[in-house]
Amino acid sequence: MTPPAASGRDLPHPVREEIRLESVLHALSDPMRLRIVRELAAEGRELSCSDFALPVTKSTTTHHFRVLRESGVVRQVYRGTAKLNGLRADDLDALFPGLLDRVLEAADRQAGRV
Amino acid sequence: MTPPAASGRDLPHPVREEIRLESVLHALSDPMRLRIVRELAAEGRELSCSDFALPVTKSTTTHHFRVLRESGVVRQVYRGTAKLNGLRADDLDALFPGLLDRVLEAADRQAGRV
DNA sequence: TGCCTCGTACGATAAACCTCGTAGTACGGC
DNA sequence: GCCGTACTACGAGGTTTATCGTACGAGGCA
Repeated sequence: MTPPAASGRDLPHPVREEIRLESVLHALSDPMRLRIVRELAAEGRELSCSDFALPVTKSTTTHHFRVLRESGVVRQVYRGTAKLNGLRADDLDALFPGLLDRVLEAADRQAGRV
Repeated sequence: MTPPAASGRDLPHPVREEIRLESVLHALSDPMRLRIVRELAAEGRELSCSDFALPVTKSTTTHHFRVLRESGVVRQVYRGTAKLNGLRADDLDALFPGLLDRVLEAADRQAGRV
């Protein structure tokens, strides 16, 4: 297992049991972060931070990714100079079945409603 | 319809179409407010603010109910000296099907996991 | 009328949050 | 070794937030 060690430093992630519902909801309650999560879910694969064309600076982007990581919504792994972000859909679904899907579905609906 | 006019002043509520997913998630991301919503859902009926034994002062309680009302999560109606709070489960379910239920279920699970 | 209860309004405080800019580190390629 | 790319760290500014305390208004009841 453990592919090619992903090269380099590790980032602190909460383990599955440490993920708190309140933190997840808070992480998803910011428009920028919800957008990130939606894109991640739509793409269905890991994306690097720079794949997102967000209307904020890089520092702010870093901040949002950190919130998402610390709340347990995404997993971040260094891969050379890039940092790949993946949705922790498996962990979230194990803890809170169906929650993520409903949020994504709700976001889609709302986006369509505008 | 409109029972006995509920006596007195009205409070500003967002209409169904104005309810924003981000606001709802934000409202639910506070432990005190999530607790209120869970109690409301468990009880299945309208409750007055004083029915909740929250570990905060009355002013703070008022504040949290206001956030819940302005985000569209609860509906508040005056009834004499009391103010009844009801979950807007119908509106939320119409906008974001299944979302509220999953959040409540997730909260139950998490409470049980502790 | 007067009082009690329920809830609001307002002000204050301390913490958290979103945003930015600048400076810095890690990695890969020339 | 040197440079560019990708991201981080730190600090700052301005807004929002959660909390409190005190003072006030509205409604029921004696």
